[in-house]
Amino acid sequence: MPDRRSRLPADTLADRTSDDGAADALDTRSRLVETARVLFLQQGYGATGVKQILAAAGANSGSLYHYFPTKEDLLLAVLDRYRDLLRPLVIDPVFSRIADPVERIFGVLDGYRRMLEITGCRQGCPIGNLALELSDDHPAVRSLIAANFTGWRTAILECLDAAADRLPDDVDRSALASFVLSVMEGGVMQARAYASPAPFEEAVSMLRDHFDRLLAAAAAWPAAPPRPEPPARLGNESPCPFPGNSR
Amino acid sequence: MPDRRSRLPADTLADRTSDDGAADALDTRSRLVETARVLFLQQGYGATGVKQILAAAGANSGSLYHYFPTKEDLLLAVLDRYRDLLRPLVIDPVFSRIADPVERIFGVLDGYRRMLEITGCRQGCPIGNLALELSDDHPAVRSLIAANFTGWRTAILECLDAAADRLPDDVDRSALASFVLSVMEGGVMQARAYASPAPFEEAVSMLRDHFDRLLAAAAAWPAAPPRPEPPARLGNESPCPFPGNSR
DNA sequence: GGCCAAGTTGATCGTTCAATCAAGATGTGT
DNA sequence: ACACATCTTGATTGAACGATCAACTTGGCC
Repeated sequence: MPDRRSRLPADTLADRTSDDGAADALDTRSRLVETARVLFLQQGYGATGVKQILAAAGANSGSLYHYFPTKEDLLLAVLDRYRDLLRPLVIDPVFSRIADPVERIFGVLDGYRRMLEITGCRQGCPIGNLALELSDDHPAVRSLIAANFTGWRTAILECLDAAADRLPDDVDRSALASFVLSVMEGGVMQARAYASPAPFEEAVSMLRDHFDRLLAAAAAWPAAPPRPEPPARLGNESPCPFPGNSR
Repeated sequence: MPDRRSRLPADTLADRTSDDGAADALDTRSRLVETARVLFLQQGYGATGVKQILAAAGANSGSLYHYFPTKEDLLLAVLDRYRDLLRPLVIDPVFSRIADPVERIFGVLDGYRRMLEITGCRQGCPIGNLALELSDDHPAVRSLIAANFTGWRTAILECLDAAADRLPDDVDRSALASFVLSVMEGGVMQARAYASPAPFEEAVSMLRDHFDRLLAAAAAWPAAPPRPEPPARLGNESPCPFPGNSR
């Protein structure tokens, strides 16, 4: 079992010639992974047939089974790709636009709000979907899903640590990161169920209220640390992460 | 007493001789709904075949299609049943054990924590699972999923309204209910991904902190309303809702 | 006792699924 | 120019799927 996946002749995005959409003009393996990623996102893992992936990727079944022993290995490659894409596609654009660590968190959340807006609440968090669909199936899958969540947690925790001096001393920042992630995932879930972004926005608004109280408590209490004026809430809007065809 | 179903060439599952299972000795329709409910919960809707439902329920395919025109109508019946079960099975036991409205909310959350504990984090919120699996498929399904969430929201909102005088005046209680539900669903999702209840417990702990701050703010501010001493956090533990076979 | 509607049965339809295979195309090193 | 490993092709496999149907059994009512 050779550990392929060291391929990648050119960088993954901004391809040359860019003749059409995006996922063409890649080597077959990348095309399969990218196509499977989008289809898994839109329809789920179980509901997506290998046949459909092959048709959409313009490949044949033998090619798929040349690169991946089984459909599940293709899923593992997709999850690898999500982990690789998190920073450059989701986190970095927000961080480069917003400097304040707390606002960075809400900038990321706003990215998900925009995704709900754009997709009409028909597309959720790719990791969350897969987590609920197959987190208790095979261990390798569950482990990679957890690794993806850890990527999110780490990014949020970075912000919290950077804002540590503006937060109460006794706040558990790691637990707070779990909290933020829970609100995000639970909000997206409700938005999809109601086909409306309102529940997500309400949940994020309550999270904002919580952070306001945390910051105020830290500022009001013992020796008030230097409290910079809170910057403008959101300079402009966040990009939509994980596009995957507007359907 | 004709021993109907005297057939049984090979046993499909532990059979009558002990009708303890509670899902036996029901009319066929109820047995089908209950069996489908459990299987959908354990495996998801798409991954559960009609054949498997029939085998587990001890029914035949014709019976199913006598009661339900299609598999999706069976799902609708399952969702109806979840809505009917929410109060008597999940809410009422907590409410009868806990009087304080805020503690009632955390009592319900503790019920989900216990479910994670008992199932080894292998079983999530049934509504949440279905929401992410098929909220953008057929409208009738999505609508019933939303109705189920509304049942949860309403129960939580009742508690918040009952505690309205202990909360800040300007708090949006409806949004706060969405917030609580988001934390619950997102926490369960992470717990399943990590195969550990820790993320759920962390998120709930942060939610508790938020409520502490809300209550303190209301108590400290203008004309302090009578603030009863907060009762003991949890008298005893909440039951596990939606059991569905410990697997 | 006789009747009919309600309920149940199991065989079977056409389709789709993941996976396999032998054989052909491609390209790289020498 | 040659050889050989890598990669791609598309038909094919057997099993499982959702769904349908006509035939059969049961129970309540006159």
